[in-house]
Amino acid sequence: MSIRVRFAPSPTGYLHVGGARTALFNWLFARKHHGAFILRIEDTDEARNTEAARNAIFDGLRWLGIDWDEGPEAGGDCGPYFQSQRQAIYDRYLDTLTAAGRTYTEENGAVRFKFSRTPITVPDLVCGDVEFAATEEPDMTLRRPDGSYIFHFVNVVDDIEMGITHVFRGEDHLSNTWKHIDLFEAFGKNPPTYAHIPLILNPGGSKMSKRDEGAAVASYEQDGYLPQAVFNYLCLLGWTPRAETEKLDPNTLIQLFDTREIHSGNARFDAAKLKWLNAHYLRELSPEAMLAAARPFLDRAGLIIDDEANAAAAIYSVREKVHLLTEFPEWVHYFFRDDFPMEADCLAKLQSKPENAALLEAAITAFAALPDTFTEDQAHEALNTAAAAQSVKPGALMPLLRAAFSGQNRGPGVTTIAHFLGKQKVLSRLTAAQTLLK
RNA sequence: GACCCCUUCGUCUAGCGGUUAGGACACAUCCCUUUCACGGAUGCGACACGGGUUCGAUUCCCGUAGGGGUCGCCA
Repeated sequence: MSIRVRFAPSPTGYLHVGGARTALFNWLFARKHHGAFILRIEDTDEARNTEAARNAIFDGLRWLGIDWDEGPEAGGDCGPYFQSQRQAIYDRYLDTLTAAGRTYTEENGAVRFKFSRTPITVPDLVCGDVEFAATEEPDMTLRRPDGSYIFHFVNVVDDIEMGITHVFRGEDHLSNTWKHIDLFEAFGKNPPTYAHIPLILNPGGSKMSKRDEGAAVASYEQDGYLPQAVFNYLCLLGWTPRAETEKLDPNTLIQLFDTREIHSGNARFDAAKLKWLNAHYLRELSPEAMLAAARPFLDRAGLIIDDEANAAAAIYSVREKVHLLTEFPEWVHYFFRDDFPMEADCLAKLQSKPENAALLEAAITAFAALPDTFTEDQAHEALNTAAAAQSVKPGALMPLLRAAFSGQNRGPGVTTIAHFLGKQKVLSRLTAAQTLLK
């Protein structure tokens, strides 16, 4: 029998990071075993079923690179894949349950399921056999008075109808799974194989809620994370791939995925580690890809790009200093604008010694002698020339040039900056720096 | 309250009876670099507690404590 798994989110308006990780594990399992990954929208709650809420799910999954074989937009033989459109199927299933004498109707019209009230064991790939004593809970509601159905019922019916073989879901469902098994048995069906995966906790140690930073998948894009980093990091929460490194691409993750290695304890979300991973993924982008990724953030900072190639190269030059895409503007703004701020400690450096005036003057002379377009090597020669003229080491000149060029005391090498700036701006900025001297 | 899951450095974790308890992130120091980073090296730092079982427990069992979750006509 071929593997069939599903991710069955409810449209709540955003894709929760825990949901994304659940989708991820289902997806990895399906891909590993060449099975089918199905997306099913559990939108039985009419009020929440908005297009925006559905799109949040689709967008989030797509951003992460999780594709589905069956489901909305993908089609498939078991549709429709919106529970709101499957009423007739549920009615039919309810009839069989009623025919078997397993339901009863309340005065107000609600239909309840008669629990078998026997001990039920949940065999779980992660938690082992989890035993539940015969329940003393009230019988569970299957259908509301208005005819709409309850999660437990539709979830089980659809898993039967869609031929689901394995269910990876959050551990928060474990305590209810005996109800599902009770239903499967009432239908005369074998339940799927369950794997309840640990929850993702916030740094405080409780379940990630909407308010927690990083709870919404969409927020990662906003905050400057790369999807491949988030994808990778999410895999590390609740699972330890057997590999030399923790930085692993999707294909490798698929090969490595092994349910026996899934943890049973919850894990806290650690933004610092995600950031670290993100920095590594960022660095391996091509200059063009890096510019494309950074672009929205540069735009937002009001930086105008007129020379694509130069901009890409400039951004690439600070790749090892940036952890998040949001950090690019502060590292490269002076490449794109002349009215950049002069940081205080930078200004102090400029004004620190009386001989700085002569050093700047020598630099202007040396750079003025350069051709209109010059290489980084030529910039270096100009630097050496200026230093020699003043009988100082080139290193003594660097902080001054850096301050004049960028207004900050960090960044790429000064000759790199000079090269990207070009002769005109180099000279104008050195001249401007002279006016700041006292 | 009942039931379920869990418990190794601050965080994520390796460990599946005998280890100097390993790694990653974070942090600190040093090296590299006349910037900031990157990189390299070193350091800091953990088996929740109490009983068993055993020649020997981080590892197996029980209890306690702690954390998380579930008990809806939400999903």
